[in-house]
Amino acid sequence: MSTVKHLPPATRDGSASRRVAAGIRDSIARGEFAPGMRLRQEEIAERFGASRVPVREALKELETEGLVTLVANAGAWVSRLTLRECEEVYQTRERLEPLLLHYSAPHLTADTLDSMDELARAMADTEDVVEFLRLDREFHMLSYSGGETLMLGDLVRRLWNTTQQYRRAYTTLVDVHGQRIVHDEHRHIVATLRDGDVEGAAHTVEGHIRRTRRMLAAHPEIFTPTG
Amino acid sequence: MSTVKHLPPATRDGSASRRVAAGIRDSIARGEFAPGMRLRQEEIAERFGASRVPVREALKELETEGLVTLVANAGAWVSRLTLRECEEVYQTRERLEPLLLHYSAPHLTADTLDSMDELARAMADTEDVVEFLRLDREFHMLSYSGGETLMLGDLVRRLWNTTQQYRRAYTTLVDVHGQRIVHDEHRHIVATLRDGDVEGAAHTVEGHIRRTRRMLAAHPEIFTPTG
DNA sequence: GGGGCTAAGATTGCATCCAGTCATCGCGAT
DNA sequence: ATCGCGATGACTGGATGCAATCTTAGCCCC
Repeated sequence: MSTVKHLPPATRDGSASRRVAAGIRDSIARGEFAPGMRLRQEEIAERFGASRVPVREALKELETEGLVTLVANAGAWVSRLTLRECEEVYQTRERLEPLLLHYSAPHLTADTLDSMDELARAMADTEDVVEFLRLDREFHMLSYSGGETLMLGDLVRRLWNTTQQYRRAYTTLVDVHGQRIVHDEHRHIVATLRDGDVEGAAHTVEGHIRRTRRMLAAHPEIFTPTG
Repeated sequence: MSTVKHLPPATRDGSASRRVAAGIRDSIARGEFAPGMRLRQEEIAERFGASRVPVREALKELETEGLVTLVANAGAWVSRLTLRECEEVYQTRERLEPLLLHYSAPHLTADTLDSMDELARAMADTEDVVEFLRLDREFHMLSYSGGETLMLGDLVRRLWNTTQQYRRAYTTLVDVHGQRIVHDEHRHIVATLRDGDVEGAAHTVEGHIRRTRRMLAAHPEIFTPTG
């Protein structure tokens, strides 16, 4: 086959594997790769202009992250979560994100807090679901950006990743309006952080996540295989 | 080269990669592969009777777990933790293990609780550090064995893995005696679980981990590169 | 008509091989 | 003598090829 693949002469950044992993991660987050969808190595390889070896390494990485389910000699599938499993992830977040905030908060600058305010405002204005989710994620990640942690930051990011698809399904379902309480909570988080009340902010974050978990649980139809 | 490598005719169990990962994990846990030690792909490959490809997949997996640090085009090293980073892991455990216990406790049988009691007693009797650590781990893992979780169980196991080496260094240092409080706490955990007081047991576990974290912090010399 | 078996095709898993990158050592210049 | 620089060697990252396995489609039998 004419796999010309005129790669920039020798782009050996030594990270085709990382690039593929990031690409798959992104495709799953955007819903392009839906839960339960089978991932064939050759397809992925072609899509990202690589051979199957780095693809396999990427899949291994994503499996450990929980995004992909691997079965020996059979193949890889995008992980599908039950409602119960999704609640487990949210409960885990309820415990970890307040802790992460404790690491981060002391190092947040006034500028960062301003940016968070701006994101909160932009969220209230947007009508687009995808944009809403993007801003929401950026808001929270920004609040954690001060913490230089070994694994806690990555861990929380992974938990967000595994549930991203269901968050989108939910948000699409309930519409971005009637989410006034989300904006209030976001503003409250920024306010308490400005006051230096880390404990209060952490408490609000915990409640924020718990409330979202309960909202999700009220819509179990999101988790029934679309068939 | 005479790489005869007379493998059992055709052992395609489809899991050389898993076997290698498990092997490395174990070698690190046993201290055979010490923190900071470089891991050369070819050596590992030969050691486990495989080629470099499954070794690379295994290393990727272990990197995601936090046990190994990979640098592009350079190599792999056994991850080394600072005291601060080790405390982060312990703080994470303080938040997650009580939650995991909530998942597990309702499904623990009387037999399992008896086994835990037995393990606690055996710990009090042993003089051997390695045996002490093995029993301790088994005690706690048994207490979590009732929970059928998606990721929480694996997560906790990984956190134990990344700190195993430092736990051993500490235990070797302070000796297994004078650990009376550990045994008391273990017995208290089993007792509260028998009473069906999950919240109480979870609280004790949290305190148990926090106390251990503080004990570790009192011995920063464990974390100075042995040189 | 439905369930189980069989054979061909598709797909994964691994070993070998090659290209690119990094580290180390020796040499020459200042 | 020390520092900078270039070459050699070792190692990693990636591509291709082959054997083993799984999936699937078709057929037979019930």
